[in-house]
Formats: sequence, structure tokens, C-alpha cells
Amino acid sequence: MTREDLADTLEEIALLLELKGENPFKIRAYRSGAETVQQFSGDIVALAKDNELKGIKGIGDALQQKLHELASTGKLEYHINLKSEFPESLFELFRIQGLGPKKIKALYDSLGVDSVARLKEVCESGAIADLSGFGKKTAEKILEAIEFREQNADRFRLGDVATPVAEILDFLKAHPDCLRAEAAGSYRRAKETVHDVDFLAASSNPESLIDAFVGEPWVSKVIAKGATKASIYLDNGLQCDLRVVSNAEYACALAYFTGSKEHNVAMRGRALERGYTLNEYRLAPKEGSGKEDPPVFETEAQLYEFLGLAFVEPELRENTGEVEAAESGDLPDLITVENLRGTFHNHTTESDGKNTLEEMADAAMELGLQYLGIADHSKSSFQANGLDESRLRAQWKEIAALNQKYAAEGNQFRILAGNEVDILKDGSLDFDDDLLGELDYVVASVHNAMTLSEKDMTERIIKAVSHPSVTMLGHLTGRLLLQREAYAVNVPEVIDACADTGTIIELNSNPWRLDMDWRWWKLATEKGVKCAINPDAHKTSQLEYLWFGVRLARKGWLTKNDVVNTLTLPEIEELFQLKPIS
DNA sequence: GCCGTTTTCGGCCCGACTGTTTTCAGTCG
Repeated sequence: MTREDLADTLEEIALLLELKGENPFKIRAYRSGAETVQQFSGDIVALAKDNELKGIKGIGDALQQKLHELASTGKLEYHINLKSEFPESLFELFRIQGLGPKKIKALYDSLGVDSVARLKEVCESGAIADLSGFGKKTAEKILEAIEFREQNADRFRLGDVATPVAEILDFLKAHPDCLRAEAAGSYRRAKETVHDVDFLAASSNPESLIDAFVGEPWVSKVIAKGATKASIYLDNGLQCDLRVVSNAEYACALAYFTGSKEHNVAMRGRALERGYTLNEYRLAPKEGSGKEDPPVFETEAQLYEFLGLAFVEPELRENTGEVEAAESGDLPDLITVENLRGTFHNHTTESDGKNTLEEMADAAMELGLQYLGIADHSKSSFQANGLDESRLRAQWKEIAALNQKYAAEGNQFRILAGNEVDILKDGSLDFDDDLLGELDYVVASVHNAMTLSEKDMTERIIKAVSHPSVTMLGHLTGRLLLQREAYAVNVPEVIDACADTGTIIELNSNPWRLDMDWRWWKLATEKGVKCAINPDAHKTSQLEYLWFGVRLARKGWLTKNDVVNTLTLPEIEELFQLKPIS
């Protein structure tokens, strides 16, 4: 029984109570209980087991008892009984955008809809229109949402796979028969979502490594297993392939399995021009070319060099000009995590964050950052407990006090007083000009009215970035990867506007967003637009989303000079025209 | 179901949007 098991059970109870139409506040109590369990600093499982949960805010008598039962016996009677009232497959309906508990219950009660397949049937047959509250448009939207899910059903966000990939890689590398190993494929290229993960290992005893790989506890199913290759599913449905080659083949195999397919085609073409064929194992003389065998390549870099190219970083291998740049010596010197000095878009408990201002600042210092920008929500984001003018001013005082404390301690660290200001439907901002002018900087973001036409949305955002107080534009398209499409907006026009007004564009590094998309950064930098890599952290641990941001920034060809949070604190103070803390 | 206290029960986060209605329920953020 882990912390996650406890939290998941409470979360599932909340869902079941919703289906039953229970008191919404009771439901919320279970939700916040789940959240509390997740966040609690300490061994919550042990405390639950010993029935020592008394006094934890958000866990009252009822939840204490339930958590105790769950932690000590591994199951919860109340939960089991609730579950027995609905079929398991009903839960997948919650993943369909536009369907909530009420609609799902109505569909289940009157049409017996208990699965996505059945839902599709009643939408297509028109049977759904007989239900009160359901019409033609609803059926269309549901079908669209089902299609979206089907198209993305077997994909995973980079953030969802990073941890299991690291674990598997550690396991492989630690195995005595493993000489070296890497996660290749789209994961290595930092695609924002992946279908599967391709592991590559070098070994002189492949079967031993394969056996170990498929025998680990995180394997939920072995799909295929041979002498040099195996495919498995993890518990979360992620497919992982392991390919084992000899150490001599490793460099060519790593290049091959990293892809992309298009990059590989370009590389093979280049090899052919020089009289060689390139495959997943080796570079070899083309028949009749009269060429000698090339040397064994120890590394990918040696392969690239042999073909007259500078080493191409994996993130760039999409055949979007990187081969040409590698030939002419024009590859960008990509940004690295070590280049980062601070970040700008983060939340605290004052709006919808889970950690206090001071906790967030401590965590940022722990990461070695020189500044942490706080951009809590503005007042229109009610759902996120957005700050009004007076609460914002109160937060400034708190920030100033902490900054004074750091200065007194001789600590070269500063909290920046910003705000994530809502871009209202008409493109105006959520605070008046005077207040905006007093902020250290402003992140402007769209959080509502996302169904405007492309023209209206583009105008709305351009109006916002044209405001003199707007420093940067938050999550440009509002997309939630594998969950919600971007809203309609003309990105090149927004980029032009940002170039004209000197507005920075955010690379929101939350793995659900990764927005602005990496495909637009080349255009943006050509126009002179700067990037801010922002974790949009809602708790201390999410500051590490910066890691994903850097990977996607690299994928967008960004260098240290393109990214403002590589600037030192004095440079940022100058850029934002702030007085240094004395 | 939790919290706070006014020690016994009332208040708990709210507005926009959509599609269905014909005045509002459900979903989302």
C-alpha cells in the first residue's frame, strides 16, 4: 500500500459519489483528502496504519478511519461496496471531453451506456437524442471527442514516461552483461508525446540481458521475446522495446533507432553519395564502389564525422534542416539545463498552488536558481482563487520582506513580483494599467472563452501582447496534450506581434502543455522573439518541469542567447528595470 | 465530509460557455 494507492482510492470514491449524485461538498472532501495524502510531508502510510492521522488538516474522523482501514488491511469496505454499484468500464467515459458525472449517469441509467464502444453506438444511431438534455450537437461533440481519444489512445506524454524510462535505463546500465545503454527513439528526440520507448543496449551476452529485462516486476505483459529483442508493456500500458546489439554495432544502431525516419533517410542518402550503405548495424561499402571498410564507430559523433557532418543532437533529428546545418557548421549551440538562472511563471498557495511563497523560493534556491518569478492568477480566474488588487499588494509586501531577509543573509536570490494576468475575452487585461505598471513583470494568458474564431482569438492575443506592461505571453495555444486541442489562433501573426512589441513568448514546460510548440521557435527566433522557459509550477516539485522545457527548447533549436532565463539576476533586473535589493 | 467555533450546525469557489432549453443544467477551468 503506497501513498498513491491511498490517494487513488479516495479519488475514486469521489468519482463514484459524483455518479451517485451525492452532496458536492462531501465529494470535495474526498478530493481534498486525496490531495492532502499526496502532499503530506511525512510517512502518511505508516501514520494511517498506526491510526495516527489526527490533526492533519483536511482529514477528519471519517477519512481517518477509512485511511486506517485501507492502510492496515489493504482494502476498504466502503469503497468496495460503492464500486459494486457500477461497472468498471464506466470509468473510461470520464475521459471523454464534455461528459461529466451527470451525463454519464443519465446515459447509463436510461440507455445502458457503460463503455466508450456503447457510447459511440448510441451517438451514431441517434438514440442519444431521446434523452433530455442531449441533442444533435452533443452527439457530434461526443463523437469528435471519442475520435480524438482513439487517435491518441496509445500515446503518452513525455512527462508520463520520463520516470519509468529513467528506472529501466538505470536497471539496464547496472546489469553486469550491459556495456552501455540508452533510450532511443522519439523519447531521445524529445517529442512531446511518444507511442513507445525504444531501449538500446550493447552486450556480448544479449540473451541474459533480454531475460533480465522481461523478468522485472514492472513488466505487466511480455509481447514478444527473442534472442536480441523483446517487447513488453508496463503497468500503465506503455510499450517498451529492448534491442541488444554488439558493442561494435552500438553507435550505428543508436543512430538508427533514434531516428527520425526522415533524418535516417537523409543520412542513408548521404552515405550512398559517398559510396556506402548505412543500416541499423553498420556503415558498409556499397557493392561495386571499390571503397574500403570504414573503421568501427565507437560513437555516433564518429559516424557523423565520417559522413562529413558535425554531431547532430538527438532533439534536432527531424530532417528540418539539421543535416544541411551540420554540413555547413551552422548547427546551434543548444541551451542546457545548466544555463538556467531563474524562471518566471510559478504559483503559490495564494492562488491555486500547493506550496507557500517561502517554500517555493526555498525549492528554487535548492535547484541553484538566482531568481524565482511568482505569477499567481489574477482575479478573473475565480476557479484558481485568483488574486484581486488588495491581495496582490499584500503579496508584494510578503515578497519584499523575504527579499530583504535574503539580502540581509547575503543570499544572492530574489523573488520577482509578477502576475499571470488573464487576457479577457476582448483582449483587455484583468488589472488596470497603474497596477500592471507596478508589477516587476506580467505574464498574460488566456484561460477562458477558448472557442473564439481564429480571427477573434488572434486579435485578442495581439491586443494583449501590445499592452506596454505585458512582459511575456503565457501558454500561447492553451493545448493540453492528448487531452484538449489548441484553440484556434494564428501563431505566425502572434509571433510577428511579439516581435514588434518586444514581448517574450513562454515555453510552458508543464508536460501537459509544452506550449508554444517546438515547431514554431525557429520562426520566432528568426524574428528576434525571446523565449522564457517556465515550469508553471503549482508545487515545489514541479519546478523540475524546467527539465522538460529545456528539452523542448533544444528541439526548437534554441540557444542560451534565445532564452531570457539564462540571464543572471542583475541582467534580469536591468531587463525588467528593477531596482536591486539593497 | 471537513472546519470552526458562535460547542451544534451552517458554510463550503464562482463565472463563462454550451447546448439545450424557453429559463437552466452540466461541464470546465
